[in-house]
Amino acid sequence: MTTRDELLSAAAATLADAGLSGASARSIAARAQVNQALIFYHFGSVSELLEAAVRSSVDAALADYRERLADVETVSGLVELARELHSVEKARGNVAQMTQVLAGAQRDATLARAATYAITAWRDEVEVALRRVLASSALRDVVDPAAIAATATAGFIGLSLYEGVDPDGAEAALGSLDLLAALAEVIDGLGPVTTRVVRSRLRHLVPAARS
Amino acid sequence: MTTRDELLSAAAATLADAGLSGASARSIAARAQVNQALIFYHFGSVSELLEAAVRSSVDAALADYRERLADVETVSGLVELARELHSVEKARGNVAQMTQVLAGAQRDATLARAATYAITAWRDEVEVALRRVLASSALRDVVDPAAIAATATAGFIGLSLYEGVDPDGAEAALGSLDLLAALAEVIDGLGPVTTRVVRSRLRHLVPAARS
DNA sequence: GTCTATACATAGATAGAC
DNA sequence: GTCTATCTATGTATAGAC
Repeated sequence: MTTRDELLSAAAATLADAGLSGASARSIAARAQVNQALIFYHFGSVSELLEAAVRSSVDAALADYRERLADVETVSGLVELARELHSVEKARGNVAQMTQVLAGAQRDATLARAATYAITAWRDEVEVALRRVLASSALRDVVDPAAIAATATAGFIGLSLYEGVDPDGAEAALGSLDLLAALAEVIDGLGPVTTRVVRSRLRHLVPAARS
Repeated sequence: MTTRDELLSAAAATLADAGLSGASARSIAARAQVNQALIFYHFGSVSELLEAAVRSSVDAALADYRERLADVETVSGLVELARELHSVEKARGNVAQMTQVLAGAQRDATLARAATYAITAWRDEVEVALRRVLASSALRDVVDPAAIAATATAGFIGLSLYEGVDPDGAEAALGSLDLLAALAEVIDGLGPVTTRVVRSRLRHLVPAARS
């Protein structure tokens, strides 16, 4: 591995387990076992290093899940995959990385670029899968896949932060996603007459609903 | 206002608009127009000041909404109130305060106490309202109010962070909550036969569902 | 309770030798 | 590309006068 790569991986690891405030040039360089000045030589600033690190973490994680996501056929399959993704990516530290960058993005323009990249990359990927899965659902032209993808992404972030503070609550919250998936399946299985009723009433109640 | 109170309010404001990294003893004291050393005299450390500030923000906000929350009778009313709460509390800076503390809580034990306090206070309050609202719903013994309260709280946090990065997506996500509320209403209006079917199928699909 | 002054650690960043 | 050395700013925290 080149020094540049060592720094990228040390930055990701430091961000994940020491948080944003602990991700200083010195601590990252120490972990990478290289000289602190090299961060500025290779990346210009600490924020820019963190940005690059987050981008490559996101790219790697997305590459890992792209196939799996493409295979999902049902809403409950999607929830199941989300559950696995959450626990795996959490163990890898990618989740912590993300929450720290998101929080820092509110004030640091460079981190904000990283956060935007990460969020939109995941949102877009989820949207594609959702669009496919919902195509055969009774709710197909009532729900907006883009909106649901944004909701899911935001929820994922929220859950990750929430988990650090109320682990039992976080587990319970994940359980309520199963319920939501089940609800979607039950609605799909109600038969053509009821389905039409549900769809027309929903469209009446939420005029903004679109495809 | 006493110096102590000036510091509390300056800490809250600084945390909200300069973030955790910008909430130093010096910047908070400058905003409060008092001497920096007084933070340590009154609170012991910056983290402890932030903790106290967050606690009083939460108490104040909860007091503001307790009545309104008690008046809500429907799921869509709850979503509507959540929307208002989000925009009002965001304008007040309480939302930013919360997200910063949550992010910092992952590594700082004092901030973690503040975060736990805030999260559980809101979750409990939401749970009570949800329990009341859901009591008359067809889904009453299928959904767990505590789980939904945790989901809502986590989602609120997530949305707030997400909003800083993808404002349009955040608005769309809020829209999908309207859909969810509408769905609950439609299900409630389906008539006794269909309702029984939905309930039994849901319980079959999600054995973990309880009251 | 409040102020001045200051100790001390650590941050980001750069210059210049190698 | 990498290292040593260093500048400068800013952070937390304390001592002691008022």
